[in-house]
Amino acid sequence: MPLTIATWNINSVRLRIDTVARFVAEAQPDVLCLQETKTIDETFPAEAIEAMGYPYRMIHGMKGYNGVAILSRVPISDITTNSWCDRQDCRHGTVRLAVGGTAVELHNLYIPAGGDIPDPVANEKFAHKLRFLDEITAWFAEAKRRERPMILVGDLNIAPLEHDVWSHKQLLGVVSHTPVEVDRLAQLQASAGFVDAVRHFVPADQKLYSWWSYRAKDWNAVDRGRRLDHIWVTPELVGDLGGATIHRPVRGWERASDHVPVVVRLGA
DNA sequence: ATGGTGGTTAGACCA
Repeated sequence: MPLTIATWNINSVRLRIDTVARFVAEAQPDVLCLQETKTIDETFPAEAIEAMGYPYRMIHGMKGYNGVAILSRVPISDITTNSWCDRQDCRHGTVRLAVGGTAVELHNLYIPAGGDIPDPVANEKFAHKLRFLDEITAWFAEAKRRERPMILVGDLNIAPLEHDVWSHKQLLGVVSHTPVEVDRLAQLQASAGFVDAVRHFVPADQKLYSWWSYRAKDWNAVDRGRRLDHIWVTPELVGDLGGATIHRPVRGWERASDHVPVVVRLGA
């Protein structure tokens, strides 16, 4: 029986709880993974999300910044969180759930954005982004991590392919699409043989975005987007992939997040 | 080359 998993950088779950409800009513994902929840766990709107039909949850937040959550209609277990680069900054939460009877580890990640200057010497935020990628890549590469199938979702803050950005040439020097980041992301992907579940369905020569800046006058007309939000699966799950959708119209909703939900269906 | 918008939270900081 099919399972749909959504990932969405919500940019404040408290401010946009009604937007979450609207998306849930429309897309009915079984599992909803959020980033940038921007709240401590005590003030996470858990009751509202339960009322939407999500009784199971992993929440891992802090005051004002970052924060990840996994909200599920299906039971989850083995809830864990990880911190990287010696910071308790709430960017990684993991749960176990069943996909077609098989136990799968689901990782929800919010990778650091990296600041404006793509130079780790001049810009500590960019150095942090690269270090974060190196640490999680080494961790995912450990053999014991690869004993069971995995799904990795989140705002990875990197658009890896030429057509994951509106202009490859103009963004080669812009944080999120620089060769050094793209190379690091490829290493992370290779660490456990992850397959890009969205590009599995959309050819690499088609433009595909999940984020549009707030600063554009008319995001839809200008369409200078980037694909920063991803869903990856390990090879055992590739045969179960049933479809992928990037919910672009959500960007046009009232008081939208700058990211839209990305959804993958697993199972017939 | 610059500044453009938004969220958190009360002056910056982050995206």
